Amino acid sequence: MNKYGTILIVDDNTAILTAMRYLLDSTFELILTTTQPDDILKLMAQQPIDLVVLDMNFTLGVNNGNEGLFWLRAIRKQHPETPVVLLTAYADVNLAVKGLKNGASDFITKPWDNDELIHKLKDVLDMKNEIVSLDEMEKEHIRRTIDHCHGNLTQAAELLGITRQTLYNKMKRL
Amino acid sequence: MNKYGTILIVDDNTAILTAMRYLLDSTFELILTTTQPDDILKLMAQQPIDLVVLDMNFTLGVNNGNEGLFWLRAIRKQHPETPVVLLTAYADVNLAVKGLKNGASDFITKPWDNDELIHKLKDVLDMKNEIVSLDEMEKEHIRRTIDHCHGNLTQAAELLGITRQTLYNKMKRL
DNA sequence: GGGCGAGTGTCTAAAATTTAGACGTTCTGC
DNA sequence: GCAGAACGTCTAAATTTTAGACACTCGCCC
Repeated sequence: MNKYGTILIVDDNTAILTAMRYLLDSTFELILTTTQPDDILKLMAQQPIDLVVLDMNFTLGVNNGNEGLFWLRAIRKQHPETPVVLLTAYADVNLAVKGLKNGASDFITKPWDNDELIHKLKDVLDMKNEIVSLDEMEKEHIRRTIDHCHGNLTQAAELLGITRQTLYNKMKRL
Repeated sequence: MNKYGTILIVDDNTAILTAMRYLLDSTFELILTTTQPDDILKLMAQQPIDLVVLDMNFTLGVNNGNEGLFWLRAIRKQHPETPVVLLTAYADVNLAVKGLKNGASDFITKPWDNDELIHKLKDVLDMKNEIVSLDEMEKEHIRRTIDHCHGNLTQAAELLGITRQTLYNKMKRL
């Protein structure tokens, strides 16, 4: 099978890394692991990485997930298209919400269910392939904007940065 | 102040509704509440609603949040632009993730912190007002697509549904 | 009721963009 | 080292966008 490209797993616990490596061996072409979050950007610069699995807590005794969030943001800043799945031992809803709002693709809690983990990772990578045409994107954005302006086309056109006539045009076409 | 429009709060516990009403009185122009999720779409059809706060569990003893997810999807199907904030007593990360993936704007756990609750609701509504110009949206989508195609402009142009020359044009301009 | 500002729908002519197609060059995988 | 793919550039025709103008309809306030 080996169809899911390269995955990078970041966790300060080497036992976790080993377990992940064993579990995902048959699903990914190449598995990279590191205990050092500082390595992430370096590794990503060296080769294309399709998916990052990132632990949320690195500093022993500090478990608010801030360090994970920090690295999440760093990854997304450099590679906005690379999906990041967060991993944490602590079932903290607020942290999960923060993570997803910062662009994480999914959230997995330790201990994980093997099948569910693989399923989630596959889902994330399958999802990534949805690129829509510029027209569709435009149509959707226009619909949203008009809705936002409660149907006021003049205002919508201004927000969109186009003339009212152009908005009429596009509405007729799309 | 009263600048944050109409809010609809849905929870089967009337004590919660009363507390919310009291808490949010000075923040919203109009506060609607109901214990019946069936009423949601009816109320939303009758008047414009700017924000929905939705409890996740209605059937006593069933706490997997499925009912909340069901109504969340129903709301978003009819009113994709209306933000929905989920409310739950159970700090369930998986449920939060599911909720946010189904389009919820945020997630609040009971018992809540009053200031944090108001802050989150305001954030959600402030967020909604960010409409970007068509050009910016286009630029962003083009950047994403090119990234997705690993820099292959021919493929990116095809995915975007425009000619390669047009893509060059747009890249030069944006 | 009259005035008024805002939004609508429509039009024109000029300016700008997009298109299909072609061309030679460069990159890349095998 | 070759073939196919991608690149960068060009043209001329088709289409779209623009600014500006016009008459019309609302809702609102005096």
